[in-house]
Amino acid sequence: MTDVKPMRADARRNYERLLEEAQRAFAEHGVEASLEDIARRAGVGIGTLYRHFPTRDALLETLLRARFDAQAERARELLTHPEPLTALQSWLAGLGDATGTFRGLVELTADALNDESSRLYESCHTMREAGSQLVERAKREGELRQDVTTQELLLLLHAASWAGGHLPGGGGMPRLLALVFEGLRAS
Amino acid sequence: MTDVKPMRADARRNYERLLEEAQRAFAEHGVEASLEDIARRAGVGIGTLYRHFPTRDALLETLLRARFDAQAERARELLTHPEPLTALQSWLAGLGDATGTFRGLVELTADALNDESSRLYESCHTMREAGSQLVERAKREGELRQDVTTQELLLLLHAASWAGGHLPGGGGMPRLLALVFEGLRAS
DNA sequence: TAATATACGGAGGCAGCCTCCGATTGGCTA
DNA sequence: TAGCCAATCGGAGGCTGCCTCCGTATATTA
Repeated sequence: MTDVKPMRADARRNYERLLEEAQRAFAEHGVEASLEDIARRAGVGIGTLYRHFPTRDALLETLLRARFDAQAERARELLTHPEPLTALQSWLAGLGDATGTFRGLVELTADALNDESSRLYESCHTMREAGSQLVERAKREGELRQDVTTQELLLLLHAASWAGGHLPGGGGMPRLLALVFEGLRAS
Repeated sequence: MTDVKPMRADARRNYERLLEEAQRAFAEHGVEASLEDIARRAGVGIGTLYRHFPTRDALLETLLRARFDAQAERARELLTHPEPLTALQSWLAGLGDATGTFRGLVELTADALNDESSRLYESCHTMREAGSQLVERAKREGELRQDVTTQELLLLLHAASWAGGHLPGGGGMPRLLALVFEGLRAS
C-alpha cells in the first residue's frame, strides 16, 4: 500500500533545496512569491519545481504541515489545562502566530477551512477538530457564549490575525484578540 | 486655480465607458480584475485607460469616492442619534457594507488608512475623521471602553468585514460585528 | 477649412504561470 | 565495469497581465 520507492539522489537533493528556498522566499515576499524565482535560487529548472510541487499550495502545505500538526497537538495538551477559557485563548494565540508566518497566509487558511478541495484543507481540518474540543469544553463549563460556533471563533481569530498584519507597527494581534474576547462595550 | 478645461467630447465618452466597465469588472472579479479586460470591454485601447487613470487605485478611487463621502456624511447625521453606541454600530455596519463592495477592497482600505501616499488615503481619511466623532461621543457617554482607539475600532470593523467575505454563505458580517461588540465571554 | 492641441491605440518589453518533451543521469544488472 | 532504461531534469514556448511610448487620428477653434 504505502511502499514509497526512495527518491533518486538528485531528486531528493533538488526537493530539499527547493523547500529551503521556498521557505526563504515566502518569508520574505509572502505567499505570492514568484515560483520561478524560487526555482532559480534553488539552482533548478522551473519544470523541476512543478514536478515536485504541482501547485503553489502543495509547496506551502509541505512547509506548513508540521507546524499545523504541532498546533493540533498543542490543543490536545491544553485540554488538561485547569482554566478552559485561558486554555482556549492561549491556543488561539498560538494559531494566530502560525497563520502569521507568511504574509497572505491567513487568507489562504481561512479559505482552506471551507474548501474541501483545497490542498491545505486536510491539515487545517485536523487542527480545527482538535481546537473544537477546547471550544466545547469552554462552553460546557460556562466560560464561553453558548451561541458561538467553532467556525465563527476560528474565523474571528483569523480576522484578528489578519488585522494584526494590517497594523502599521505590526504585532498588535494579541491586543486585538483580547478585545474580541472581552468585547467593546464599556464594562 | 480650479479652472478645469472641459474634456474633449471623445475623451469624456471614453472616460465614462471606462468607469462603467470598471464597475462591472471589479464587482465581478474583485479589485484585481484585469485592466486590459476593462479597456477591451469599454472598446478602448489600454493606453487610453492609463491616460485617464494612471493607476488601478486612481480608478478605484473614482468609483468609490462618492460612496466614502456619503459614509462620512452619514457619520455626521448619526451624531444626533439619541443612543451613541447604537449610532456607532449602525455607522460601522454601513462602512462594512461599503468596503464589501468589491472582493479585496477591505485589504486596500485598511492599508490606505495607514499609508498617506495611497491614492485612497484622502477619501478614507475624511471618513475616518467623521467616524472618530461617533467614537469619541460613545466613549464620553460611557458606552464604549475608554481604552479603545478609533484606529483599533476601524481595524476591527475591517477585520469583521474581511471575515464576512471568507464565510462560506457570505453575509455573516453583521453577526461577526455583533460578536466583536459584545465579546465572547459567557455573560 | 485648415491648424493644432488633445486624445487615441496598440505594439513591445517585461514578468509570472504552467506544460510539454527532448536531453541527461542515477542506479541496477550482467 | 559497461551498458541500459526508467527516473529526472531543464527550459523553451504559449499565455496573460502590467505599463510605456510614440506615431496616428480627430475634436475644436479660428
